[in-house]
Amino acid sequence: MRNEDLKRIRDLDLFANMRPENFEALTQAAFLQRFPEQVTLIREGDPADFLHVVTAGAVELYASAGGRETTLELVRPVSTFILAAVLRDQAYLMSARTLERSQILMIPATSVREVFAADEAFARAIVDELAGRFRTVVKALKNQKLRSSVERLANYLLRLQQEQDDGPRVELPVDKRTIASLLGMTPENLSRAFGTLAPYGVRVEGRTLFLDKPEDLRGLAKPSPLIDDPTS
Amino acid sequence: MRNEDLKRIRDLDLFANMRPENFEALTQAAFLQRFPEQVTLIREGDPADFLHVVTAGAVELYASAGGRETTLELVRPVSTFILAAVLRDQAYLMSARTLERSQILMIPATSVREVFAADEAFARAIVDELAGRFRTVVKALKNQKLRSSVERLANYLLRLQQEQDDGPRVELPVDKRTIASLLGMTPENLSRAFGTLAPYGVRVEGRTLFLDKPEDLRGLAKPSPLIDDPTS
DNA sequence: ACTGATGATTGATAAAAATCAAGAATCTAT
DNA sequence: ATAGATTCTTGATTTTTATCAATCATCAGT
Repeated sequence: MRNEDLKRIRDLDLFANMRPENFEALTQAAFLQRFPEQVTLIREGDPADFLHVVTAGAVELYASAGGRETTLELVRPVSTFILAAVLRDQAYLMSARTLERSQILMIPATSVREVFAADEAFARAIVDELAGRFRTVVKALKNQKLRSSVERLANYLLRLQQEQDDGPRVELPVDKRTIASLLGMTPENLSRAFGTLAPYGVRVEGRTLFLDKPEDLRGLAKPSPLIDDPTS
Repeated sequence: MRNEDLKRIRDLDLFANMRPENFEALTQAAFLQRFPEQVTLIREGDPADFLHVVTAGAVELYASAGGRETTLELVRPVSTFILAAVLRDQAYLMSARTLERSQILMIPATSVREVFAADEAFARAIVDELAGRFRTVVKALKNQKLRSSVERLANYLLRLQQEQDDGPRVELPVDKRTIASLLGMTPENLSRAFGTLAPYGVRVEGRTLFLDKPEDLRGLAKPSPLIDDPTS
């Protein structure tokens, strides 16, 4: 692995404070792999063999039941996914596929559990990470149960804007089909939702959006820190 | 606190393996209180001051936004709630109210964090607990995004049956209004959903239900362990 | 530049779910 | 036992969302 990649992984909160020899042990056992786009990395129901770290590209976490499918999360570098399944040595609850060419570090679940048992700083970082992820999913559930699809879209756009230096120009991170699935609606519905947001200053040009009247949009979206603020 | 209560709390996975003096420290700092029904215990947005343990009664976790309200979880003795907020020293994401007369043990958040830092067995139990809760919420999100309201009801009934020794007779744990909110629908819709389940052998007599054709019901519900099995 | 292929939009329709408005049933307190 | 309150149910209607079908746009590969 390139030294620079290693450093960026080491800088993740999850690994930042663990003992050097344990970080060494984890990365020694791990392997780094490149995947083209649209490759399935894990399948829900499979035993959790590896903790995954996205170091480049983008990964979609999704789930299926009864012939339907929904996107649960988009994972961007540098971050980990499916930590909970690895720790409990249980089956994955979500599937994962690459959205673009991606580089993934795969750390054997056994190594993670071993180091977890041996390194207290790592164990504590894991608690913080898990608690944070738990809260993220609770927010997603509230978002889904308490809001209409137009409201979800409006709040999502405002969040994108915030992540992208608050200018009027906002870029969708993935194609609209995936955005629709993430927001819990069909692609047709997403198109129409953009339409109903037009009077609120939302202009769509392919993957690029312009939020011309952020205040109006905020009035409709009624964002709540207890749903929309990723740091709260 | 009665000795018997203490023992049942000590038997929770979360506390079972910690050192006796630390368990002592937690319970010494804590206080046990009785509440009548429909009392608000915590309000979303408030700072997380206490880890709560339900030792008798029942508690509803719910959340509000934009004038709407939804039930996220029902908590029965003996178990804890809002652990994640306590560990991260952040605001509660959910409110909590008693559904009946209840007895709650309130452990100061500072004590929890102190003992967490001092007791490795406790820290490890917390990881297991958090990972489990994370998975529970992911399942709830999948349930909500992938299923219609009738399917959610059907699966909920099958789960209740399993929890209640698998006989045809099933008892609703709370009133229908709350069940509807938990399943993400209106009370009117729940009534009608029971109606559409009648051909599948679901008979309703107040809070008591009879599942006369569990196989037919299962055919409609298509339960999945990755959504419906609380142990998976 | 052309051509499939994929993704996105639009329109028409259907299904699912929410809302509004009465009633009916159940429970509670006197 | 009865009045009042609450919860539950039912019917009519509206809103929201999904589905189906067709067209349009975009883009990679020749």
